[in-house]
Formats: sequence, C-alpha cells, structure tokens
Amino acid sequence: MNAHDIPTRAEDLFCFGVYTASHAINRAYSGHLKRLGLTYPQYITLTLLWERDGQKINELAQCLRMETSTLTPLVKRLEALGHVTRNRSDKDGRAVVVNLTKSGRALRDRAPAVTACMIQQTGMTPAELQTLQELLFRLRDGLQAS
Amino acid sequence: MNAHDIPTRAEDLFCFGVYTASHAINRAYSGHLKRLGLTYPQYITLTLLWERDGQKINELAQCLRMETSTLTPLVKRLEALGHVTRNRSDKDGRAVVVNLTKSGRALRDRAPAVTACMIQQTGMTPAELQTLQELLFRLRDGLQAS
DNA sequence: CAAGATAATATCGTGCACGATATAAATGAG
DNA sequence: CTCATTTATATCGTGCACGATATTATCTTG
Repeated sequence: MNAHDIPTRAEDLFCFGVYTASHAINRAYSGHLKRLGLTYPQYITLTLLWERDGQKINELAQCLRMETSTLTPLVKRLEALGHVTRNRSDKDGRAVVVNLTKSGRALRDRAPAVTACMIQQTGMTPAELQTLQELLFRLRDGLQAS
Repeated sequence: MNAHDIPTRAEDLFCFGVYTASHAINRAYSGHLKRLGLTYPQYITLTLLWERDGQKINELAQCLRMETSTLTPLVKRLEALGHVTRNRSDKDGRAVVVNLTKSGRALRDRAPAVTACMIQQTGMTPAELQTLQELLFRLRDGLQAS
C-alpha cells in the first residue's frame, strides 16, 4: 500500500462509517424496542435464540463477537425479564444453556414489524443492504482472522 | 415491501452485520491503540480534532452521532491524559471549545501506521472499503432523517 | 487414579453510551 | 429591560463492552 492510499481524514476511515452507523442504528432500534421493554443488544441476542433455542453462553458470544463477560449479565437481565432460563448443561457442568420461555418466544411475533420499519427507514433497497452485509462480514472476518 | 422480503434470520439483518463488525473493529483497533494509551472512541475523537482543531463539544458529538452526555466525560479523560484542553468559548459562555495540546498533535504522526495496518488486516481493496463506506453513510443518514 | 492443564462461566474495575434531569448562558417577546 | 424560552454542557443512573482475575468442571498426562 502506498502512502497516498492511507486515508487520514476521519470521513475516509472505514471505522468511522461503522462507528457512526452503529450509533444511528442503536438509536433507531431503541425507539421501536422501548415498547417491547428490550435494549438493542438484548434484542439481537433474542434473534439468535429464535433461530436456534438452547445455545450456550459461549456459542452466543462467539456469534456476536462478544466476550462472555459481557453476555453473562445481559442474559441474566433477560432472565430477570422472564424471557429466558439459564441452566447448567447436563453433559458439561461448566456450560450454561440459555432457553427461551413462553414470553421470550412470544416476542418473536413482533420482530418482523420492527425489521420492516427499520429497513424502510434506511431508504435503501434489499439488494444494497445485501451488498452492505456481505462487505461487513468480509471486513469482520478479515479482522478476526489476523 | 412484501412479507417474504423481511429477513428473520439474524444473519440477514443488516443491524447484525454492523453490530458484530463494530465489535471486531473495536478489538482490532484496541490492539494497536494500547501502545498509544488510547481507547478506540478516544482515538476517533482525536481524528476529528486533527482534521479541525478547536471544535465545540456539540460539533464533535453531532459528527460522531453521539450524545454530548457521552462526549463530555470522554473529552475530560483526554484532557486528563494531557492531549486536549477544554475552554469556555469567548463568544458563547455555554459552549466548550476543545483544543489539541502539543501531545495531542504529536499522536497524529502515529496514526497512518495504525490505519495502514487495519486496512491490511481487513484483506479488502480500497475500492471495496470505499463502497462499504458509502453504503454505511447512506444507511446512517437514512435512519437519522426518519 | 492423581496432578496439572485447559475450558466455561462469573466477578470486578474502567470506560462507553444513552435518556432524564439540572445548571447556566443566550435569545426573544412583550 | 424583564421574564420565559431555548441552547450548551454537565450530572446521574442503567446497561453494554472489555480485559484481568477467580471459580469450578473437564480433560490429559503420567
């Protein structure tokens, strides 16, 4: 990489786009999720469980690229809200398995409306969002690999 | 938007890509910034000041899509580190102007190496990163507008 | 089988991020 | 000019996020 290819302006750093976009997303989602009594990270965690119930803390954390020390208290709050249960695995006494409760499953029905509203607010086409997602995954996985 | 266009899998939600990528970016940057004694949000804030010194708390917060209640303590920590000064504006006694110190300006010289390393770690081309940035800005600005 | 190594979660301290509220300065309506 | 309103920071409480460390369970090597 040549020196003149290295961006110096904040606007040109890819981290700046992700950083500011994540704030905007968090704000937009929070508006919808307040009605459900959920925070944005809690909501994302629930989407993983809707897709596959009974995941371990470790599995959820890896999927979210998050430390378990962050997820443990978050899941405890979801438990306090009555949306999940936490139980030690029978097979491995170290692992904690997270399961949805009836209340946690019920929230799933309210998700599509939120998603549709968010997509509409972006003003972007599904194809563009798809491209964005692919680029983000490549960025993420590239950084993680090195 | 038709019902079948609404993604339900976590992997398909654009928020998921931004959320997980932001964790990966934060982790990758922190590795480089530890040497400089900076956190990732502190570093991003400094890049704005390197570009234009003497901005108000409000200006920085808007640029970062962040609340001033987040930025106030962050800038105070940068002040405690000796990288910036905080002074009430002469023209407007409510506003606080943030200026770089010699030490804060000196850090700028070490930024290009960090940026180059991060870009290289992504494994992506400058053109791809440019596309990603444009999509992120459109997403962000679309959400903010609505 | 026993002791050390590894692995999964939990705890703790610091910093980021937000909304609600407070404080103080500037603005505006009369 | 005065008082209400608006604006710019600051403060506070809650939750997210990380790294360092602790705890407990499993695995491994001898």
